[in-house]
Amino acid sequence: MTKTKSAAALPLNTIIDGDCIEVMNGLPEASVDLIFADPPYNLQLKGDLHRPDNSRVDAVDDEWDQFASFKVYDDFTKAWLKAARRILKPDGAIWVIGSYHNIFRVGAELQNQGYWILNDVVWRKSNPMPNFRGKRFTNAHETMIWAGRDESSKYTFNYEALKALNEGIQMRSDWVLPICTGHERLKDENGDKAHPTQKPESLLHRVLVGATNPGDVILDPFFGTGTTGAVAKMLGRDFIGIEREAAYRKVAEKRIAKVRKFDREALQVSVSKRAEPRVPFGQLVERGMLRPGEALYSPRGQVAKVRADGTLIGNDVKGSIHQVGAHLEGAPSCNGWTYWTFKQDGKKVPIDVLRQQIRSEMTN
Amino acid sequence: MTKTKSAAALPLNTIIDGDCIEVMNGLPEASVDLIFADPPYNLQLKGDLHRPDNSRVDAVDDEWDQFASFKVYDDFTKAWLKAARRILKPDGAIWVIGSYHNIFRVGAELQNQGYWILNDVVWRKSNPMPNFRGKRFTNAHETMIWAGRDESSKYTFNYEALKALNEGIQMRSDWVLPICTGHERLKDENGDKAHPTQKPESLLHRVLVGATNPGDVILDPFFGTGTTGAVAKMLGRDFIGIEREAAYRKVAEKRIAKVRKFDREALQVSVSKRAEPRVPFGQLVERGMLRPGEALYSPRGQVAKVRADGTLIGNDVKGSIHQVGAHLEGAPSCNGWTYWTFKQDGKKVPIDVLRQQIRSEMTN
DNA sequence: CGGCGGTATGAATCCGTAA
DNA sequence: GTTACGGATTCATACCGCC
Repeated sequence: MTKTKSAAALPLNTIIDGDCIEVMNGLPEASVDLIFADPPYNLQLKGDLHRPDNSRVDAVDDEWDQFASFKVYDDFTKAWLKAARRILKPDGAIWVIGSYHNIFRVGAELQNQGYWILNDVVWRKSNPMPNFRGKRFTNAHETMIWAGRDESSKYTFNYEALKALNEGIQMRSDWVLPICTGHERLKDENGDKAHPTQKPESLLHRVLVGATNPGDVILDPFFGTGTTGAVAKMLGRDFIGIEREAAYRKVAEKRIAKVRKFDREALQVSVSKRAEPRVPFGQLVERGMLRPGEALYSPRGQVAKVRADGTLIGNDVKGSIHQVGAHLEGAPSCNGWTYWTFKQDGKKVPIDVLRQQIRSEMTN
Repeated sequence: MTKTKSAAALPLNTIIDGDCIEVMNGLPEASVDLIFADPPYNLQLKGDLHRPDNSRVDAVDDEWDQFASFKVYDDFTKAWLKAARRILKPDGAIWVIGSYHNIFRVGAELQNQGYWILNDVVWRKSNPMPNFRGKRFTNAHETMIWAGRDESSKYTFNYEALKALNEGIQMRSDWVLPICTGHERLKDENGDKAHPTQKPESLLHRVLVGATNPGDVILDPFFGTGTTGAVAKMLGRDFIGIEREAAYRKVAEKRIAKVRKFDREALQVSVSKRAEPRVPFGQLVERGMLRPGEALYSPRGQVAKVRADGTLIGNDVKGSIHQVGAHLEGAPSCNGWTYWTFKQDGKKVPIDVLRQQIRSEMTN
């Protein structure tokens, strides 16, 4: 089977009924850009938990969350992570969220299978449930692991977009976001919460903006009430959900149907210079923006002359704009575009201005 | 508090030369109240890394952090965790700190050996090193795992002390503290950092106030430059350090010997006029800006003493800085921040000056 | 003495493409 | 596969020297 054929055959934007391991094993290999997984937590709660006023806490005690032992949980973890890795594209990545009950086992198995951890990201809850018994710290965070399929995976990371989300400061590995409450929290027919561990859309928004591009395929093997699908749809990504509980699928279907995709312009995010087209310095000479023999100036006033082939010649060294700059600074590397200036109407102007002119012509 | 025979034989308040596994195996079983461990992280760094200004990052490339494979690291982890568990008292507990490189393997092995995880605690660094290449999130936190020796261990948890340290709010599982820099950062004869990964005393302060009582025995198998020992001594706990590097032992000995000499220069302030997040008074204590036992002065010259949990004790009353101030004034309320002063170089300085210093670090 | 600007540095798995 | 090289990339804080 060819990759294109199978990729076209992906059940996009649907929720598949079944066990996630079996379903993933039935999907074509190397076909998914990102996996977001919120696996069962193996909470091992001993009996019921009560608040000081004796009201019962609605703990995570569903049948699917009971595992006899670490062994059973590890086998389960191995199996679904292996199935997930097979369907990931070579440059694909995975996010897994968990708590101290399960995240260490998940993280170790990720490493064992050859996934390459990129960050652990802490979701710091601004409004966590207190520890009612006063015997431990308020459990105020959960941990997400972000990992590439391989060490060599060229994973997607929208650095500039995340930086913009954070008011111009590089995004950190700890995210402060409130838990899912209020009208965002889905209810069943009885008015009870539809799912015990519904994640906030703000969390998925940050994950998907940061780690995917519009049109990417995102698979969620533990779809639940479909937060991943809802946010993927909003953001113009395709999703594949897998969920074996009919009640959750039903809620998710209804939820996602109501979601509207953001406008195309709203989906545009800041891009880094790295993603812009490369302009050889020689083009500036070819186009006559700089003439052979013209002088360029370093920040410290040193002079180099432009040669016809787009190299520079300084006092005792010649080479590219980067090489000569690095040599003058005694530095391992140098960005010649921002290092050198030329004289225009008597004022010194960075040569990067000329590159921007060419780039703006290219995108017209 | 009487000590058992085996505890009496312990080499208290000394730094033992040797491999931590062998040394621990030579100690009597069930004799230690708490273990704090900062094991090698197995960073697996490849080439050099440069900042955008071309300066080179001083990497952690020490011999002691080199492991050939996950298998080798896991064997090491198994061995020291096993030795640690044997010497823990039945109600003892362990803290282990790590990063995503190693913490998942440590956590899984803790669970495998029967330790019972109580919380994972995230140290959110207020001033982490950025991600210089813009390829990942700022690595802004480290993870600590707190676990009892057994599921049944009646571990020590000073809930009220921690709550007091946090100005009456239950302490959360995420702690914001700055990394160890400035005068607290120990230097060698050449003026270089004595240890590449020295932990801040504020971190150990919170761990030891929360998880031990005065007179408890705290063992640190990877003692390094002895932060655990220094804070233990400050807080009236006994410590046992194990360290195989002579250079680290030497620095640690010297450091701990003069622990009571409080470095007043840490009080130098730089007032910021930015946003004003809530700062618990306890942080001033944790961070060494005010010492437990230090005197605070009311406007009328009355004296109250600072306690390790961030409360004050006056002649006949104890409580928060606000409560004690209100009591002295016979007033319904009192702003302790502007009410109390401490002595710096013989002059009375409002404690609010210290709060401003912390705020300038928090608003990032 | 204070403010200001320049410099140093911290547990880091830190590039992408063309030849 | 490997090599070569263009060129993109940083935040909080401490300290020092200079007005």
